[in-house]
Amino acid sequence: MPRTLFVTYALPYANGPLHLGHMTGFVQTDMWVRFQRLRGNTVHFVGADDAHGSGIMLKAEAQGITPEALIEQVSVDHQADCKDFLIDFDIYHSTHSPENAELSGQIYQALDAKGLIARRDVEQAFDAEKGMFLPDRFVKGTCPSCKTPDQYGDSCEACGTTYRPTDLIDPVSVVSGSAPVQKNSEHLFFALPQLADYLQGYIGSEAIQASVKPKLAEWFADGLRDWDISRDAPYFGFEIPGAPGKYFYVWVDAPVGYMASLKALAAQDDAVDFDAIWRPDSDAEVHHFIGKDIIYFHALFWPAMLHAAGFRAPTGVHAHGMLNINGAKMSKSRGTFIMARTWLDHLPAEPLRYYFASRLGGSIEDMELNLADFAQVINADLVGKYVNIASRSAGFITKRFDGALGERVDTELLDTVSGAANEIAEAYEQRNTAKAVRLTMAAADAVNAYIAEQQPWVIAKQDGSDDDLQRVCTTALTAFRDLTVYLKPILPATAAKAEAFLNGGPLSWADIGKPLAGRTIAKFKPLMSRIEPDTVHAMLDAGKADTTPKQAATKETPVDDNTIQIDDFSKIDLRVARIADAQHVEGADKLLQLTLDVGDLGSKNVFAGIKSAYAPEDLVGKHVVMVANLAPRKMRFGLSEGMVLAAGPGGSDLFVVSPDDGAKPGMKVK
RNA sequence: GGCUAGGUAGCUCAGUCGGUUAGAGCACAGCACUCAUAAUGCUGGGGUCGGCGGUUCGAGUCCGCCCCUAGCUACCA
Repeated sequence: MPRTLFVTYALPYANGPLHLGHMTGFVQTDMWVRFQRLRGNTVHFVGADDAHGSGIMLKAEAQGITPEALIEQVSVDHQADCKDFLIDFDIYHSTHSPENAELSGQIYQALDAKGLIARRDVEQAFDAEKGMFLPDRFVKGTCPSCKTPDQYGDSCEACGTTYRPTDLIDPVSVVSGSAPVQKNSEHLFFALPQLADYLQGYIGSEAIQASVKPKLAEWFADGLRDWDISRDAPYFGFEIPGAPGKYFYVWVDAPVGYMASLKALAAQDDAVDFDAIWRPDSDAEVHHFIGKDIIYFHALFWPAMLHAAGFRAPTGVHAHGMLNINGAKMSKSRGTFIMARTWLDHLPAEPLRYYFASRLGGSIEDMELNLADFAQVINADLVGKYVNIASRSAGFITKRFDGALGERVDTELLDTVSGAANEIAEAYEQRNTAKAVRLTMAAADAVNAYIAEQQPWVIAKQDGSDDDLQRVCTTALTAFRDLTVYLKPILPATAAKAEAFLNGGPLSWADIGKPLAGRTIAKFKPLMSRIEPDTVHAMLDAGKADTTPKQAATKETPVDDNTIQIDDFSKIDLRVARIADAQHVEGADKLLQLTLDVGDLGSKNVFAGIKSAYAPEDLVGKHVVMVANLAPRKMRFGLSEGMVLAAGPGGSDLFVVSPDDGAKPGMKVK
């Protein structure tokens, strides 16, 4: 009996382009969806942008456009990226939609009616100049504990201390640059603890992966807390019904966006029955694929909201791990932050889909994308093994039999290949595509070994052995057909080419093991190209160029000598500075305090260890070279905001570096 | 700091309920083949299963401690 499944992948935030990390999840979800469809199940697969929140509001403002204009453009880009990665959505929607406003309000009112909404004051950082409350991440300042400058308002990256935004030394709103104040405001809360019993059952159920249950149990044991679901205006989102000036926190309407997108789909497709899928006793399935970083929202808040509001909970929440590239986290500074579009500009989507498939085991472990390994595996598995089976068999059939396949086949080999179907299907069902790929390639190996053993090229030279030649090649191509079905969820475009070659229409799982007798195949054309290492390198280089030129070199840069790349050098912001003032420092043996005029960058206070070589009065008016972007350092006598370059071994042999005449304060040295 | 998940061959990963000599693919070496996109087949080298201790007739697997990596968390989740 065919199943009905509603499948989603986490909605990407509409403040920027998709990167390869997003694509792991999109591809994993898409492969599962395509597998289910191949099996004859009905699948509604929706995507949407997560389009609300402070991040988007402020990003739009920074660009001088409206949030609506920003999310519109981002949506276009996201959809193009997904389309080119062969993600087969039924609809790509947005959380900024009428359906979502309605459903979010409806769910909220249901919770409120059940007494699950609490109201109380929250004290929060407030930007008085801008007239808005600030999320912690929008306040920066110096850590009150270890004095590291330029830290976010929630915790210090250097020492790990947590604090309130206004605890920072010299806190600054990144929105206006003004100093934030603490201010009270009433917030609305979802009373999660009241659903503790329900959630305990839910996180123990089949819906949750075994490896995330301990984590959830731990969160659960720590005690559930009320969840703050409101934000004050100005906020780009939905105003909360009955609460003027209060808006839904973006994480409220984001998951509701799954439902809203389905509703939008139902409006344009009569076959989609929204209510049948979401009623509490529904026998349809709801599956959310997500990254492991957002498990909390999907495994606790979301099921609780749904249950309390009278809807069914998700059948499964499937989390995947994060993507590492060449042994490191995806990182802008390492040049391993690769946008989906950068990949597509250089390489096809399918090889990456296959690589992801071969590494995704359905667990929350992180995944390695090793680009050298990538090219080798694709060339070996797909071109050398899979495609090669058709390539080496088709010629004989075309030349000697005018494309006609024969009646006779070697059933032993075909039974081996088709016999793997159930195990492969189970692997797909469990989202263990790595296993599905392993089993498929083992079958491909068997086919290649069969061809080597049968030696059709020898048979072809023997008179009167046409039947045998046709038998061997028909057997190989029948096996190729089965392999194509196995790979179809991963390689839809290649499968389509193979279907054209096999000349029998679209393949489904039910075709596995069927004879091809009497079929006339088309002339074989290469189904896939090999991946050249140069192309991969070009893609990586382009990825580095996408990030700012100030970023560091890659991990591959030799570290056993002190050669640096141009990128490393360009990180250092060297400037010409005029010494506006120089003073002895009370109590310091080696330091002079310099006040530097750095032109556009203003005035900088720098402590320099040059007292042994220079008298302050000789320095004033001199032009020197300074490192302008050196992290400020708290020293015993004050904050030093840079470093003046000097040569020499020390003592009286110390020579400050000066530019030639004509250089002006603030000029960049490069 | 607490917690969770990991650590198996050069690389990426399997390894079921504790059971014989720990596996695969890629990479590497040799041989064979020449149908195939320099593809394929066969053979081979390569491991202190992070470390130490314990339970057991027997530990990659179970227990304890430690080291390393990643993630979550540390009074707005």
